[in-house]
Amino acid sequence: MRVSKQKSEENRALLLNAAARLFREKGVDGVGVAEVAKEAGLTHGALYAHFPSKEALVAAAFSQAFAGNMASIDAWAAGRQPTFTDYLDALFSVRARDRVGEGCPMVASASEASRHGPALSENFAAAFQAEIALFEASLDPALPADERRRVSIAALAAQIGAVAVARAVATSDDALSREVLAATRDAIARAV
Amino acid sequence: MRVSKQKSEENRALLLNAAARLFREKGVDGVGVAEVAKEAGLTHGALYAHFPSKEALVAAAFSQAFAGNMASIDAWAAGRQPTFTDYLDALFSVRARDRVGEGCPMVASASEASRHGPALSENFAAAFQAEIALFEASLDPALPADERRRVSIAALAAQIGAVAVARAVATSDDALSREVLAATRDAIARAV
DNA sequence: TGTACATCAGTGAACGCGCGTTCACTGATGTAC
DNA sequence: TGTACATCAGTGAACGCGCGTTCACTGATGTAC
Repeated sequence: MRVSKQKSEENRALLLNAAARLFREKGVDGVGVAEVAKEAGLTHGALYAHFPSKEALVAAAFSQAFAGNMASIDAWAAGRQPTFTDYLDALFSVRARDRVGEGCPMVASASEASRHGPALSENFAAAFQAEIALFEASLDPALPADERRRVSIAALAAQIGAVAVARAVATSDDALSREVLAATRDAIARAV
Repeated sequence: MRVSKQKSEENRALLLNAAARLFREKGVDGVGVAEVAKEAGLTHGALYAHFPSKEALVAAAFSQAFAGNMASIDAWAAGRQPTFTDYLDALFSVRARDRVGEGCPMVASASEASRHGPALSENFAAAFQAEIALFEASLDPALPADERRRVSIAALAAQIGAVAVARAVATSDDALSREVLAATRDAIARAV
């Protein structure tokens, strides 16, 4: 039956949140639309009142996850300007590795972006640029702008790789997993 | 009908090659066992004479891809000891980015390793350690061993991230894609 | 070396299942009078 | 403000399809005599 406009928008948000979490945890191909709808407390049919296809849901879910990620970085900074080292501490932490469903959506989507439609690829590129800009602002303004950009790009790309590898080996070799996070963080810190 | 022992082993190799290529191109969940078998010129039933399950095929295919990768690095080195810079040139190249089906299996499997059984995770960890050892040998022996190890780990983790990101944005922003490869390579080179 | 037969890699139909998507229907919401 | 009615978010059955896996069967291979 029909629901109020407000309730409908709440349901849309529930669908996006469920999708964003499940896609990060199990991968896009590892989750069906029915599972997403069920997680949101709806049936799969309702999902198609909000999104024309699974591909559209994927793009919207990651788009929201990217925005949510930026917002949570803002909240974490709490008004102060974080230093580049602050960012490195957060990015290469065991906590970042273990928060799969709620963690950095760029790590989860990097390998999916080339496989699930142009919208996702474009959203990913835009989110990458936005996060780069954040890091640039945390670097010494005395540094040349193009060097700040290069370091920022390297930090984010390296983090995406380090967290992916740390997750890959976490179950079979936890010591190596932590070593990967620490060593990569170290190398980036030295490159500034 | 029955085939000769030799032909059977050839078929097994065809299955592994097809699987290794397709899993890299489309992801493990993006390829069915029937597609792998067809690519190898067999039917899906034959696959189960060689592997007890898709999960076992995945583990075996990546295991072979890891070994093949080490062998092709050996061939590329051609007897000489490559410098660390040689490795960086190869790892962060546009060619490495674009060779998806035949390229570095670690990039392709990093995000899959935590999702497709313990065997794959263990194979990944072992292959990671083996490639690290290769890089360590290319670094100045005057450096402390633990520092050579840290730099090697960072280089491989950063490469996995940079190539994944470069692939993700390649279709929507080729300039950014190349910038990611170059900037990350640069940062690692400076960290030595 | 020749013959009889057991082995088993490969075939292809079939299994139950979950996928993404569609659609007739429901009934509360929102609107027009 | 009260009533009649159009709208449309959500339901749940159904669609065709491909998934991973099983299995009775085939017939060339490899072996025992």
